Amino acid sequence: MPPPPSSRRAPGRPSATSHAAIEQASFRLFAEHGFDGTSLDAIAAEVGVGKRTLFRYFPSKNDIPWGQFDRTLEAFADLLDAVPDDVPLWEAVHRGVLAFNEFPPDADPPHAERMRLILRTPALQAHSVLRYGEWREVIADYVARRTGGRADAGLPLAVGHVSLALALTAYEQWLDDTSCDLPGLIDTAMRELRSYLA
Amino acid sequence: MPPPPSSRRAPGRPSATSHAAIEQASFRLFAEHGFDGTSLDAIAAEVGVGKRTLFRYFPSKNDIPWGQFDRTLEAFADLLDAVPDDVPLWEAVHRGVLAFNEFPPDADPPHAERMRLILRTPALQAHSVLRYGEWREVIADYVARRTGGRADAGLPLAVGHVSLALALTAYEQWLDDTSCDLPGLIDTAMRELRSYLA
DNA sequence: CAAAGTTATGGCACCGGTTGCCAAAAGGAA
DNA sequence: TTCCTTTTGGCAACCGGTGCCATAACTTTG
Repeated sequence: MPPPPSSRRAPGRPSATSHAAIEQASFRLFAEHGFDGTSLDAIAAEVGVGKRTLFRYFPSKNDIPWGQFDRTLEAFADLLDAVPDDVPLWEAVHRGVLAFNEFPPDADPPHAERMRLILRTPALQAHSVLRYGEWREVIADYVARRTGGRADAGLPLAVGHVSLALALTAYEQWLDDTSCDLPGLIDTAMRELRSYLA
Repeated sequence: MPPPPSSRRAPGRPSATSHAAIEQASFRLFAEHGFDGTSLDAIAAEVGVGKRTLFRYFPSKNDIPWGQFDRTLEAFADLLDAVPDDVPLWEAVHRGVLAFNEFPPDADPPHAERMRLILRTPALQAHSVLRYGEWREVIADYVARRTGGRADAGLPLAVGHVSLALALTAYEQWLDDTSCDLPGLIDTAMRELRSYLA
């Protein structure tokens, strides 16, 4: 019986490491010395690889804590598409955002640690906007599709921004007490916003 | 008649430049070579000063386009305080944000050029979140004062985030056509949000 | 088994932003 | 003139990031 095609090794020199290995080694060092206190040389040494090689796995040091965010975004788009079309627009978006933030409690590195790092390290806070921009785009595309307009029109842009605003509000509170229910906090923020504007 | 005390020269070596001079020289170079294409050495040369000295006026290259943002924030707080207390909270914040974005059309460097640089240069987009954070804090403090709660409670955080969201939405549209009325765009975004959530 | 082809590694030099350190410049005051 | 105060600016060093290229480590082919 021949081995399945996926088990045939690719030609060429085999990889010396992986995204996951770099991520885990990095989080170990970040926990010990902080993000700024951890140099790329230190990470490279911990992984047992040349510094030059790190840049073939992550485009920058700032991207390491984000892991494989592009794949996460695809899942988000699917969650939005799964909401029935007869749900009012604002509620559909809201449901999608809630679902996106229900994650398995066994992520590695743990979700709370990762988000604390990202949201409380100035250099990473700054870098995040680029990622947030992609996230907002997913929402803007969805809103544009539902309203039949363009994704760069006022409403899609605004909904993307406001949805992000609510999520960030909830995350800030959640980091103060990670035993809270994150989707619950988002839901509360949405309720508060609606009564604030009423 | 003695000269007013403010005109007496301070002791010590006089300054070789100023925030304004650095800002203007920088914008000249940014316009010509772009932000990333302008090195600090080039700016220092244009100003006629040592590179080391630039860091005594601005904490980083990214801060140059922002100018004196701390003073701007004080003005923003005053604008919010000037709104009568009997105006509903959401409308008070909204009026404050609108007033903040009515600026004289003769700013130097021009407001549109500055904002285009900040909002369309990735490195500056990223850096901006730190400034936005201070801006949101002004709003959160105001909301907390009006509601008699803490600034890190849900509503103040959410209002800060959402106000920023609307402003950024408007700026994105304004940059596409700077002949538009910026406060008008913010107002429209607010109206759209209210009908979206209704 | 040897040669050829493929792919990843990692060392090196280099750039640009940033910081600490310190000597020197440039003014006022005694 | 001397002292005090403040700013300047040069220098070395660190760190993140990039281009270049030789080489290691495999697979495939002959």
